[in-house]
Amino acid sequence: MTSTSSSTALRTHSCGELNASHVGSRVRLAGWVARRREHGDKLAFVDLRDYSGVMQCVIDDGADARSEWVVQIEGTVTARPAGTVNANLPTGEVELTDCSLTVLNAAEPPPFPIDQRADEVDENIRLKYRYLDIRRERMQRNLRLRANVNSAIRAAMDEQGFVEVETPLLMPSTPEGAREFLVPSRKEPGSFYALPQSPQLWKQLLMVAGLDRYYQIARCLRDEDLRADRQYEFTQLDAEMSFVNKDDVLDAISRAVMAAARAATGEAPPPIERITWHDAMNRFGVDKPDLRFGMELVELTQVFAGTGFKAFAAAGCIKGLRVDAATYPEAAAMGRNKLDALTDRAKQLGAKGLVWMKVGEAGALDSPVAKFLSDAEKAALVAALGAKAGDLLLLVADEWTTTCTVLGQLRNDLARPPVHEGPYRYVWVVDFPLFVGVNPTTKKPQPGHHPFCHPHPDDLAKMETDPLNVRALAYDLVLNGWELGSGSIRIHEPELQRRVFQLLGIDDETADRKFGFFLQPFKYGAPPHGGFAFGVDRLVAILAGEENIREVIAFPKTQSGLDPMTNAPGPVEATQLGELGLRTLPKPAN
RNA sequence: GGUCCCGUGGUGAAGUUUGGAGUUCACGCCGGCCUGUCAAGCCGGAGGUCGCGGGUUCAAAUCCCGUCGGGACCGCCA
Repeated sequence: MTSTSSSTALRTHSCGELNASHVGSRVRLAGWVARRREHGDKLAFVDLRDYSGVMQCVIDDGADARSEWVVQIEGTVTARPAGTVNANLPTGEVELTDCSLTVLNAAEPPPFPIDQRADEVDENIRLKYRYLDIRRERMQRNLRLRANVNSAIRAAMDEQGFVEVETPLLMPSTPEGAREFLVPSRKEPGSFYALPQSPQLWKQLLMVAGLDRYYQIARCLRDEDLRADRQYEFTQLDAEMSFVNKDDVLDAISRAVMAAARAATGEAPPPIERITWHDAMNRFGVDKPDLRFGMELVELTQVFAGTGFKAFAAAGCIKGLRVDAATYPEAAAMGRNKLDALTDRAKQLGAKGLVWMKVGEAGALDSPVAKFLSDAEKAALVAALGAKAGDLLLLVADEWTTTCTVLGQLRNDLARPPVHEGPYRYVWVVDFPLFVGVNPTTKKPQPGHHPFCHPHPDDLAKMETDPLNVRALAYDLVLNGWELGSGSIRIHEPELQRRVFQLLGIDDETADRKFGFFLQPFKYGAPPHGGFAFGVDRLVAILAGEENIREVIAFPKTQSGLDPMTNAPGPVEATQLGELGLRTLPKPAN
């Protein structure tokens, strides 16, 4: 018998590696019975499946081996008789003949078919029997793709001189930002560790420590509500570099992303383009624009300057979308019910309302508000949007942020293609604002990213006078409308850090209490540094063509944070609680 | 905390709008037949607390209320 890298004590080959070049070889395979086709006592076909694929075995003596039984089959690789080649199977030119079959383990029938049909099975059942779900080709492909991406990322980071460092999972609670998972201390009852939302603090300390370049494929934990692109636990490529500017960081991370993309798809994407945050908001209405399709927001404020229509006259910013009838016939032809639903959606997103107009022949506009607009306004509107007969126009009038975000969301709702369609459009969104909005209670500006982001050097002068228009040296990486990750150049000067804290309303004493262990080291010579982190789950999901990250995570939680397989979370023994100095409260009555 | 959709033999669906016997289809399962199939084919069979609880009704998978579970989204995710 020949042997290969997949050979073990129980097999000489994997199922999927056999082809015409092996004809004549005596081989031994081990795997699961994917399917059995019986033709009487003297002939049966058993499709044997392992991680690598499926091999048809011809059984002459009617051995009993049913679905998902674990068996070992020894046989001779034989070219299939003329007319019986299966072109749909990579191994379809050959089959195993003169077989002897050994049952290694019988099995109960699986609750769902271990093939493509399980894509239709309720996800809860797939998760309850995840070990069976992962036997399927789709999950095998996704998990292996993920492993390849991880390994390409490691290689790219290693090559650039980044040092992989593991940072603690048990750390002090830092109540800013995402809600944390807490871990009670046994030795200090009443005290708690927190699990890291990200290794942010540790990696900056590693820069102070002179490590120069750090990375980690790190698990992060956030106790926030789950979504298609969010799990309690997720994985980031986390990196930090010393003595760098923004371009150094973007370049280093780009190399890792390119390497990951190449590992997944076989080809490197073109250089990642850049857009400023302000342009992204203006043109696409989101800070994570999907560049795979057009339908950009059109500025209309000037068109309605001095209008008699009250809803428009009072607004600081008016923008519109043109739903092109040729490209999106269904959306453009929307009926009254759907337009009402769209208006509700706009209101849910924060708009006061949504103005829709249907374009008729010769620029005629059919709309509940048409009677409030002058002919000149209508003509200017049609011209600005380039509207043609059959198009649907959607207008929002509000302050700038609301106008942009509402239309941006509607643009996505109406026209965004499925994640697996079209090209990969990576984009760096740069020049994020340092502060976003004002805390309603403290009246102080709120950090857009985190309070350690370096302000843009050109905007330092207006930090106190015009804080909301100060840019940060902060940037996001976006792929096909998904935020993959973000980063920034950090503040390394204690004086500037104090200035930012003051703007946020954090005095020296509070800063010391909350971030002391983090700020103290910066007094001992912190190098200029910056870094980045991007979500591996999201990147792999998109590269795998999956709409949600659960499909690229071996054992994910449901939207309510449960694991249908292990039934976690669950109650614990009273003695365990006692050791930790904990007592549970009764559930609130309804 | 909120909005919307879903829950029917092991699996997927139809039935719910307009209440009338657990009815139907496909896959799977069990048995039989079958020597070239490949999601094999043919014949037969078994398998159900219609998520759960309450209400309305002579009668509820179907209508009403509540609840649990799943999904998408808003809030949240510095």
